[in-house]
Amino acid sequence: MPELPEVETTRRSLVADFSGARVDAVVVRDSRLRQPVPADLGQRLCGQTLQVLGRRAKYLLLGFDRDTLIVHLGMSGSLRGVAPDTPVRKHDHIDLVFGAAGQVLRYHDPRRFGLMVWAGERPEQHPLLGALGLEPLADGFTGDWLWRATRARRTPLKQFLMDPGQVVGIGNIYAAEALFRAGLSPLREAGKLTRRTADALCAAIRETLQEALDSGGSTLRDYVNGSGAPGEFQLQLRVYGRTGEPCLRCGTPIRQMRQAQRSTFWCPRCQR
DNA sequence: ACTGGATCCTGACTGC
DNA sequence: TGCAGTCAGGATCCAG
Repeated sequence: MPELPEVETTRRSLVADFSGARVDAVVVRDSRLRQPVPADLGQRLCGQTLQVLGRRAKYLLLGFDRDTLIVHLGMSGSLRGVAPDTPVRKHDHIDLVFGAAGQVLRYHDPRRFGLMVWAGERPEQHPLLGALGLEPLADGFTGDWLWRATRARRTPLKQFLMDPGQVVGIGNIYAAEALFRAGLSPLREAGKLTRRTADALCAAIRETLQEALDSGGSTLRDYVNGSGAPGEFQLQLRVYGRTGEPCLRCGTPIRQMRQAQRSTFWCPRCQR
């Protein structure tokens, strides 16, 4: 479900209510996520105060006094603050109860592709975080970097963009949107990017993600931020999910195909 | 090393 | 109504 804009929107919407708050209780209703939820989650977390609510790639990093918790929302996860008396819905797997704040941080994830694990002593060296690529909204992500990173790569551009070992945070929606904006075919061999086109693609990625962030992310089915509000960027999607509809630039019907087990949407005329 | 395919899981939707 | 098939914001593991 959530790509960088959704995860970052979630993070921002939780900061005010939860940073500086102390955990008083933890409820794990189902520990079967991508990896099992640590058995000592409650025992270790109770009494600790949330100091930092950070993000790396699509991972949320909850920095407590002595421990950092890594949370990933997978395809269908959401993390939101709710009042303590909020009825538990199906797939509400975990509650972190912040008593003094009068709030519960509730993790919901129907497909259970998400994750909640300890980061360990050196979070940046955790296996999940250690091999991650560049943050696309950070300064290091430039056309020059993109051009160099793609040299000799035969993989299609879209798959390169979705590889978290290269660039993080770009999922199926934003890869499609960025390639449309840059006028590049998702099938183009990554290694055939020209230096100039790499600049255009880099700019398109940044613009797409920033605009999505400004709109609070995209809600296609069930994404909500930490306050329970949906995103609005789905209203501004230019190709994703528009199969058969006219291209907004040239009117050619948008096509859909399958690429690495994922749907790809593109304009066969505008994107080369 | 790089690349593509299969896989984890539940729910919504389609077509018969 | 039921049932089978397909698809969904992700990432990892495996074989070639």
